[in-house]
Amino acid sequence: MPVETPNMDVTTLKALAEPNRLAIIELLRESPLTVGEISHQIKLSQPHTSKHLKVLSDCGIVKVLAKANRRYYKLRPEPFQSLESWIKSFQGIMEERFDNLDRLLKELKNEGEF
Amino acid sequence: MPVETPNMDVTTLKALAEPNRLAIIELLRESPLTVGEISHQIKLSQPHTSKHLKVLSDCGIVKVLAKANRRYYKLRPEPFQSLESWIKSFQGIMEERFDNLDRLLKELKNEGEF
DNA sequence: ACGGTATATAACTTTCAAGTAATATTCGAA
DNA sequence: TTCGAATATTACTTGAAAGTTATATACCGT
Repeated sequence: MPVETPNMDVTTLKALAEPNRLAIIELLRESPLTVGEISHQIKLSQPHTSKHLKVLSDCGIVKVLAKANRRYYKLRPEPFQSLESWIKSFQGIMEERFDNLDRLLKELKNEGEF
Repeated sequence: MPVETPNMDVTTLKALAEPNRLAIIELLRESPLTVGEISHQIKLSQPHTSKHLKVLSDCGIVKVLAKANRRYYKLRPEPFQSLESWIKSFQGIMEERFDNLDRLLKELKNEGEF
């Protein structure tokens, strides 16, 4: 059977690929925070912050805990884990590829010279 | 001194966060390929393919090798490595955070009940 | 019940990247 | 030295996500 390669979810990558959201994620490393706290720290309007949090929430990067009229956002490990296993699936391949490229270049060189 | 946390390059994430480019990367796992081969396999126009390859090239995800009028594109390990070390920097934090959240919830509960 | 606070949502504008079409460049071969 | 193939680049159109403003909802304390 063919080797399983984890296929990475583009939605997760899209969510990560935005400076403000990345900043939010870095903030949430420390501890769960409310929208107001996040909004204040990264100097974004409250609606804007909520919008980014929704993107992060929709793809499972964060989860929310309601307490009174506050919402605590915290990181969820799952997306990070799948990203890690995807990235890891490239280990070993690069080096092998280097050999292959080496071979390829030699082939091409011969092709050119004979 | 404060603990060093690798700060992830948004440009790299942006480059990864697009389905066609992700497909190109998956293709290049196997071996270096020319623009024509890539273009054919993922059914994209040649200019479109070149454009995506430029994005990947600009952020160092691929490198190009010219041979005659062909360009061989291959993956470069560096961006994958830095992505991996960024992702790894989240390991251990999640679990600790869970404890913290647990504490936080208890605090909040007490706050509410007393 | 009322007022203030925290957050979400909807409607809108703006910005930027994806996608397309046409043209330029470079190379090998006849 | 011309021709076709491979690729890059430029100019353009389009669509989606970022950012903004205004409003709605829910909760607590009084």
